[in-house]
Amino acid sequence: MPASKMNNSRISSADESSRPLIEPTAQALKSARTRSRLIEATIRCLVKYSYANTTTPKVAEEAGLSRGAMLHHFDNGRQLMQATMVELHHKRLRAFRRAAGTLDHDARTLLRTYWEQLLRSTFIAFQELAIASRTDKELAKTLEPVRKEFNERWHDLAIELFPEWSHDPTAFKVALGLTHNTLEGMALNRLTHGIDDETIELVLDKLEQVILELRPDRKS
Amino acid sequence: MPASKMNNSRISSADESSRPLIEPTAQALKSARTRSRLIEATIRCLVKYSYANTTTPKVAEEAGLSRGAMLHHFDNGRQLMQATMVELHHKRLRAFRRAAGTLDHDARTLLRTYWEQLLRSTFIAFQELAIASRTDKELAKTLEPVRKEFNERWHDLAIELFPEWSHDPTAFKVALGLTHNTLEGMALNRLTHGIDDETIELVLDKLEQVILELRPDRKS
DNA sequence: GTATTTCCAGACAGAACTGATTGCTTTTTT
DNA sequence: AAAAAAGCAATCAGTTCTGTCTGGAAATAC
Repeated sequence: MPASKMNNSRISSADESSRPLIEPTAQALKSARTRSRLIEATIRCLVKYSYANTTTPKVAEEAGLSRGAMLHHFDNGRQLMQATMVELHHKRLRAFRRAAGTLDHDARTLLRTYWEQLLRSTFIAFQELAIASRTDKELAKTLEPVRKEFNERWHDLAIELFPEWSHDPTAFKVALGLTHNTLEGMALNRLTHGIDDETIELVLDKLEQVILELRPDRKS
Repeated sequence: MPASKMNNSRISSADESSRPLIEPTAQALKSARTRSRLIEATIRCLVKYSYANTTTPKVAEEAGLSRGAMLHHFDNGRQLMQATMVELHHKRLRAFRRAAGTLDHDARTLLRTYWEQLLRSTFIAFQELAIASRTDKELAKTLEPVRKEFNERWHDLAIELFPEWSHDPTAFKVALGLTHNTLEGMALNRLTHGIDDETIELVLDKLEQVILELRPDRKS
């Protein structure tokens, strides 16, 4: 009888009621490592083959593991996709926080920083899953809280870097919405050759200018 | 020996070398009608099931036809998808032209008009195919000229409606790029609940304002 | 009017993916 | 050290897709 596969790695589980927390078993480590290998392989497959053509045999091969091992850690393909979505979310948050630490409180660099994130394969894989979520209810259930947390973290960080925005919540919402949607739209169109590099630069420059003009301290 | 399936409906073929052009045979009409039914069914399937879950049996069932009929008109599933992409392109162009005819030369209405197009299922289906084109070379080969023509038509119509833009090609490029990418990004994020209606309205308003400020006649 | 072509349906074989089951090896428990 | 559990591989059966092939009805050509 296998244990619950939703979270069988004790190393990161915080809900062990009958035991003390510290128990980094050797096997739990191995398990976590294998899970990670599978998730990373899934991400690579999403980028290489797209969501439509990512199958369990391909993921297993990409991970250098058997399909049996995969089904041991994830009850089915969908659970693997859901775990991958959560991992991609954390990747995006980590990259964002890391990059934000080096920012010099400049709106220009924040915008460019996010743009560079959107060029990475993490965004491609995430987007594949987001698109799939439109018609996959289970995936959508995983995406919803993830998307919520991402927006909240973004909001918090932006306010932290530029406290003056808190004086004008509406302008802030506009700036955030404009930034997110324009950059993500460009990133997606770029993937299917729907936009050229020159236009991208022009739009980025104009967008920076618009955001700067929206800042409350320039109005007062 | 079946005839060429790429274009077996003589009704719209212009390359009949051995015969006069006018030959709307009864059977050619029927054939064109069936092709259209299959393509329309494909579009509905793309919206309902996504590209990943759209299969030839589902399309045939949606069209109320047998799979045999489908394979008679399209050699394989990919050809059906390519034909569907072209049809979606024409749908978008038609809707655009139709809406443009009722415009009163106002940038605001042009922007809102395009936004309303992006809420339709035509855009959803087109986007599913565009995303799939990232990893499907054959689909990408079909998408490329389609995308090119769409952008050209957009460009031409916008210049026709607002000739003053032709004085400043760079500003025009910025306005077009900003509009396209922001609206399409919002439309996509909306499909996965990544943006709320209030934010959409705010961004649309701001975008209008930015576009208006970019107009050359305001600068002189 | 007969022959040929076209439209369409149904049956067919092959391939691929899915989750389940079995069994072996290694680790952990007691 | 024995027992239990976990990690992993390989095979299995079942489903579903894919494209092909055959045949019949309707239309067109001769």
